[in-house]
Amino acid sequence: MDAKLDKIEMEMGARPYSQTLARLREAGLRPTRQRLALGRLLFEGGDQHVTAERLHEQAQGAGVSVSLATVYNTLHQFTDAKLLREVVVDSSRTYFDTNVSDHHHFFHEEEGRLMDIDGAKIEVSGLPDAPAGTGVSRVDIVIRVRASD
Amino acid sequence: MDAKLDKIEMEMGARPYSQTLARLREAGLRPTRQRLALGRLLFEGGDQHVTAERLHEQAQGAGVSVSLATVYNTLHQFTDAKLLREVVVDSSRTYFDTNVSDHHHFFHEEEGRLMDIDGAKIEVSGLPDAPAGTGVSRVDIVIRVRASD
DNA sequence: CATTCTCTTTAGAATAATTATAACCTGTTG
DNA sequence: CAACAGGTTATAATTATTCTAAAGAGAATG
Repeated sequence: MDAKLDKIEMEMGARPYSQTLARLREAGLRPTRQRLALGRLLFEGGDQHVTAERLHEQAQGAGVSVSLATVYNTLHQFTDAKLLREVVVDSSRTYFDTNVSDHHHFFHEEEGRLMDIDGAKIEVSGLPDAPAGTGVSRVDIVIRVRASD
Repeated sequence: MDAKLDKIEMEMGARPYSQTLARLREAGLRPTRQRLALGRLLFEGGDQHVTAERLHEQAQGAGVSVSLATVYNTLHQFTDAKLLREVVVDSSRTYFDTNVSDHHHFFHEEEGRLMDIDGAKIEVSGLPDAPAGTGVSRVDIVIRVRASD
């Protein structure tokens, strides 16, 4: 039974419990109940894009009681630790992306949904140098789409 | 004296009063005192990136009394009329860009400052097609920079 | 011009997302 | 297992933005 679950987890791209624990340790974050619970929701369900509100609901739904303040704290701590990446596409909410590898996004403006675009496939040429005294911290490409029917 | 002022305006890339009026008419917006005042601040000072708060201050500074609500209303109306473009780079404020031609941005994360990058110089290859049922409304490239010293 | 009608502006209330505060809990370490 | 540093929480506070209802001002008409 356990082997079967593991297999399903593998296929889903999920990682076993211990992985979330290890991630926290590596980041120097104490593995508290709520960080473990949120980490599991975030990292063991494949790549996803969440808002604080949504993650909070997910946690409640999973029977884990975490305050919204803690969800915000945790999302920021995870972001600082490079376990998450903040995506800015909408000025009214903040999205956090569990995919921290080099990639870009489609953003469905009407539904507020994000989709990843593999960064390796994209090539940008003609970019000017960063202004004097500054260095590039990141290049974000957002392709905004809307229903065409 | 007037000729001299006109010359200075030309050199600054500014447009004479009548142009702002014409823009409003074209957009089907009544040329009210506050729309004209805001339009002049926006369109007669060369390309710029403003927040509602900042434009409001500029107006006050110029001796024009406009409520903040009107600044927001006007910025959105101008955006709908394609006289402005909304730039999403910071999840805490909204920037409006008076440059509505094809271009991208440098964003100084620490200072919250935007700089234009001519769109003609940039070439992006390898972009996948928009998801089924959707069409691309815009491609935004934001190069985030920070002090490197 | 006076009238009227519709669109605008405005002050202030309301909302929504996020952050700060201060008291209370809980891992961890000795 | 005692004690402390760090974490969590409810709640208040903040900030940017939008809404509301009432008062004001362009535009068209007689």
